[in-house]
Amino acid sequence: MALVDCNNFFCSCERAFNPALMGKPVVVLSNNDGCIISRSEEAKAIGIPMGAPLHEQQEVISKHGVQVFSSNYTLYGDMSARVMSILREEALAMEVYSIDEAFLQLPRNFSEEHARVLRAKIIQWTGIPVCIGIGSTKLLAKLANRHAKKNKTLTGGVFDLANYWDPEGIMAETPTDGLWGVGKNLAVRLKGMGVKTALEFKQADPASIRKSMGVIGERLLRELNGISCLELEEMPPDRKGVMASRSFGSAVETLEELEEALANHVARASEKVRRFGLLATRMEVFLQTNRFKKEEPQYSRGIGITLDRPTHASAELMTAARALLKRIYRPGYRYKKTGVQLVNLVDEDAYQPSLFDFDQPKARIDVDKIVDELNHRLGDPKNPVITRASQGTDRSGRGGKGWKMKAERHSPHYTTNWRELPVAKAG
DNA sequence: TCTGGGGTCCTAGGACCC
DNA sequence: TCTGGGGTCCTAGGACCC
Repeated sequence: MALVDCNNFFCSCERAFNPALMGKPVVVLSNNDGCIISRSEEAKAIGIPMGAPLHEQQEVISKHGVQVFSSNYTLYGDMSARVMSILREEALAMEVYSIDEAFLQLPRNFSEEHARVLRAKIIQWTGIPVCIGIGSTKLLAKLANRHAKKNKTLTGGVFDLANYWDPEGIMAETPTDGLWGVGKNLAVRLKGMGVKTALEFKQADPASIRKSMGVIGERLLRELNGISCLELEEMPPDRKGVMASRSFGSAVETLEELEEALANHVARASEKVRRFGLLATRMEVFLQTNRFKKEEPQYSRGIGITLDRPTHASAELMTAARALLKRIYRPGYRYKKTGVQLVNLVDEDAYQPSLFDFDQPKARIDVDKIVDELNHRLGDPKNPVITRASQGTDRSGRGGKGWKMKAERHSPHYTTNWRELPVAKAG
């Protein structure tokens, strides 16, 4: 198994089309040109961190003459396709894992030398440098890739962990959060068990890993020991959901402005759903104020409905979205972001309207009103503690008797279940 | 003044059914 | 104080990934 990963992909794409950028520090920005999401080696070397807000780096950028680009996903998608088609020729099977990564099932006789030839071919044909890691499982291939990248001058961007004399030496140098699937939180949990490196993880007791990290932990443990638990997915499964959202350049306050933005998002999301040949059965709409401005009143709400019938028609979805937005919109806030999610997607061809699929108005309690009232009772209505509420129902259509409310995570009122609220009984 | 936008999987618990 | 046993469906939340 090999993991092939493009280096600094977005920056490399920009360079492939503008060789004058070679050797210069380059960064590519997120949507809205807010954050730095790709950095060339030169940009990393002068200390620009991943994900940094652009405005924090302005000084370094002008001082070093860093070349700054807005992202161009059409270009990146096109370059990605070129790289993938070269890889596909080498592999027995392949999983395109992301825009800049693929897992390859390799022929038995595929050696590190073959990998070097492949790497050179990709650079020559596309201008994109890649790293290749080889290992007996996906996790080990990822680990090999990490080593290849971290020691690029030594490895030349290619590393075969499966035929390396001291794989455990590599693991001993790798902190747990350097492993694919172990993030900050799991690393802390592992550290609590005295596990700090990949090697210690590999040798840990499966039962205690299972207990503290669930099946995810156990799978990682096995993969680390060369037992394959993560399948190669050649055919990407159908999409589970589609989201479209954007931050506003500067905050907006009126319902009209939010509606306009939302119309855009609904159009994009439904277009995506149509392209996949799917239908949405549920829609969720959310809005947020600027979470970075601690001094401003904060408000964040989300709301969803199960649609009357599965659809991907933007007009229909827009009507529903507008109604949802009205229910969560409160005047007097400076909104920074809104978005829509189409979820519980079903296959267009497989969908048959059911006999029971008729309009059946359900009695609905006005949860929104209650939320507002509660926020009022809980103190400062300018900073509501309850941000989301949903009424429980079941498939019999009778409707549930309770609902769940969500409060701001850091609020002292935070809880996920407010069954005992007297208002719930009042209905 | 400026702080991204997508996704996935797993688990827990509510609310109902027989 | 005790309070069945087996399900399903749905949502929220946590954790991860690029």
